[in-house]
Amino acid sequence: MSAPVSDNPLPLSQQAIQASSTTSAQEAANAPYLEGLNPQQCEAVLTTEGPVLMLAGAGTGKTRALTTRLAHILATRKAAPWQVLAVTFTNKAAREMKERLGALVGDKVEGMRWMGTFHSIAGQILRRHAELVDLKSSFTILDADDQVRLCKDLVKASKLDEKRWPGRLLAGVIDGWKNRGLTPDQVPVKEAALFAEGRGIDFYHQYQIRLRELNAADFGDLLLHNLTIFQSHQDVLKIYQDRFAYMLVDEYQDTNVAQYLWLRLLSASHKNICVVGDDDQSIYGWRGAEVGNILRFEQDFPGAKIIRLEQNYRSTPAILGAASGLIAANKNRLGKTLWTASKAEDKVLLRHVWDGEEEARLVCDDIEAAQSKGRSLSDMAVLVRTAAQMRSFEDRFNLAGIAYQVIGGPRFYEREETRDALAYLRLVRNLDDDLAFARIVNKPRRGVGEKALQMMAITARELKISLHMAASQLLANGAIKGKAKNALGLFLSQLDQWRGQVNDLSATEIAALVLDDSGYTDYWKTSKNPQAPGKLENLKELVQAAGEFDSLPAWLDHVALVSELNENTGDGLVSLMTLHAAKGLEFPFVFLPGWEEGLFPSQRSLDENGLKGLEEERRLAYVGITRARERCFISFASNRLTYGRWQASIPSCFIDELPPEFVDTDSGQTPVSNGQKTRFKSEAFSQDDSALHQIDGKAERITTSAKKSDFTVGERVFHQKFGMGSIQKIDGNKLDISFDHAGEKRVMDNFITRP
DNA sequence: GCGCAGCCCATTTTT
DNA sequence: TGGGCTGCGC
Repeated sequence: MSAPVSDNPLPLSQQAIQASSTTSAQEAANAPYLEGLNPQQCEAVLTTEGPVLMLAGAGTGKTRALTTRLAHILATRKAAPWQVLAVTFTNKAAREMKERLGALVGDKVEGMRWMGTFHSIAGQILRRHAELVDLKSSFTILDADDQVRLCKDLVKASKLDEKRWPGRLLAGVIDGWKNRGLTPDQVPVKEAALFAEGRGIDFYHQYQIRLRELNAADFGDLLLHNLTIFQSHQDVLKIYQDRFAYMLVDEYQDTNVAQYLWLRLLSASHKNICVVGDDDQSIYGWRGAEVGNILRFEQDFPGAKIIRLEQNYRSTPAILGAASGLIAANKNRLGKTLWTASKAEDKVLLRHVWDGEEEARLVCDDIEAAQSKGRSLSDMAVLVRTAAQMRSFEDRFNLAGIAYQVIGGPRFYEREETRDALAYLRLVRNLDDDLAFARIVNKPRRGVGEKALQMMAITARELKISLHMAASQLLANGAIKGKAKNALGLFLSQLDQWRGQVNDLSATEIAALVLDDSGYTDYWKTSKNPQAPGKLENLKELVQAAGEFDSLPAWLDHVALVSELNENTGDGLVSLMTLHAAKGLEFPFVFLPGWEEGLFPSQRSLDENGLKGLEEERRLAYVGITRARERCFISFASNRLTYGRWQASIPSCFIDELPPEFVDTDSGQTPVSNGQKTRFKSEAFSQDDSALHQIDGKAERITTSAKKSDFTVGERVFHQKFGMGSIQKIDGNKLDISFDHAGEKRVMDNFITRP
């Protein structure tokens, strides 16, 4: 792997403009918005006609190219703002695009009706044609939590074993099918038979029936119903095909099959679709994202032009070199060569530590050292593979008095109190929202328990009416008695009362009124839960947030598709987050702990997805390294506490893949190799290894970069954490030891001593 | 209907 | 190791 760093001669941007096939290139050539763009970015802006794949490596000025492209389309009047479709995955990305485009084109950005997330745009389209899939346009959007509840109910109703088929699992299965664009009739029969005691398709059917009864759609449905409508109503499809003269898709490597089909249908008429992405940063395969979409773009969209953005404006040569060397080990990629004009000389620092505690301590030392040189804490981030790794860092930060923030984590709109409050308001808007009704009818406790609710559910199902209506009937005919009767009666009349005021009050006023009147606020005020004060605070924030919307329905619609209230990322704080949460961010100093086999790459990923899983983990590592601007610190520990148990660990295979010329090790040694292939479950590695050992006779399989250990098989040795044991096998500098009390472990030889 | 003890399990989480 | 869920006893 040669260094991806070069002194590219910079061709004049004029060259790119001439190369561009656009007719208006001439007039645009002097456009002020093109100033400062590199030739490839210019090309990406000016190549407006036909399918374009903008392969934008990390830190190559993608957003700039993409917003300028939109500005160019508007400025040259190729299309009106409402004829341009611009899709992103996150609200944050949509917001950013809107802001930056606004800076270029001013008020015109307000006319960009079709700029937003896949889900919000598909949701808007679905509201207009809801009746074509038997929904009312007022349908509610269910989130992940609602889906699971619904599945749980269905599991019970279908008399399935709840242990064997947890609602969460089946909800995930259905989600997966929807991600692949499959309606119940389209799911492969054999595949579906693997679930719900062979009744997978039936279960999916039932689930969809329930959604229709509730007049609801889940996230997956927003896209899937669009597909159904487009495929069976050519006239409707044509409206949108004609409208979207230009299409722009961000983070294309993260699209799933449903989104891909949706884009294909919509772009079929004008064919001016520009997708932007980086196959090397596809890290959401487990959520249905298909790297294949971006890899196949040229075949899928004939005549497609590929434009590579390869000049990196973010990182140092060593950071880019390390990342490029690592990702080169992936087979399935389009390939690109990042380069930078930076001359910085610091290398990536690789550190071998004893355990997670030492790792956290050393990271803190580095942070403090940087701080004392005048760096802000907000210049630094610790990126971990799993949330469980955060604890040791939080402990250490607290001990050292380092201010930090955890990015990601439980989202505002997914919190219990938020969801309860929203359930009240959903019910006020729509009495037939059964999920909302069931959620809060007894919260706070009113004495309407399981039994009463069950009675309502049975009645509702028999008469095909909503829970709310069933409740009034059961009250009227005296089936519900005593305490439950009074409580339920009061609750229903309160609901009527609130509904009467909806039109006279603002969303904020309604929210405050409902939460106070219902006793929900008091419920938390009197709660002994230590988190209660925080929850009350959140409720306040929620009520305030409603103030930005004209009406209750407008607010609820917004909330359904947004997970964050507002990101209040603090200044002067170290950021701690998962690698997934770090995508799209950058920091001068990045710490990447826990590079150990099993942890990163995650064993589970390997077991479940084999080579594909390994490649996705590698992309995750690539994302991690490329977040760094100046310094990147990678570390691995010999021992890690997992599930309350000490585990010996060996360095991640990714460490071997870092080109040595870009890496410094703290000990000044060549990075140690794990000396063997990453283990897949199917390879039954332990048996394999011992067989090999016996055939070899000598247990000294020497690996390329590891020095030979000077221990011998059978020798009695001591390990600080596991105690005494005897060496079973030697593999480079890794020893398989049978400990007297801790069982078989594989450990690094430098942590082993002779007794 | 409520609270608690024991049990099971354990990645990543844009909408 | 510890959080979330279930089943049991009051």
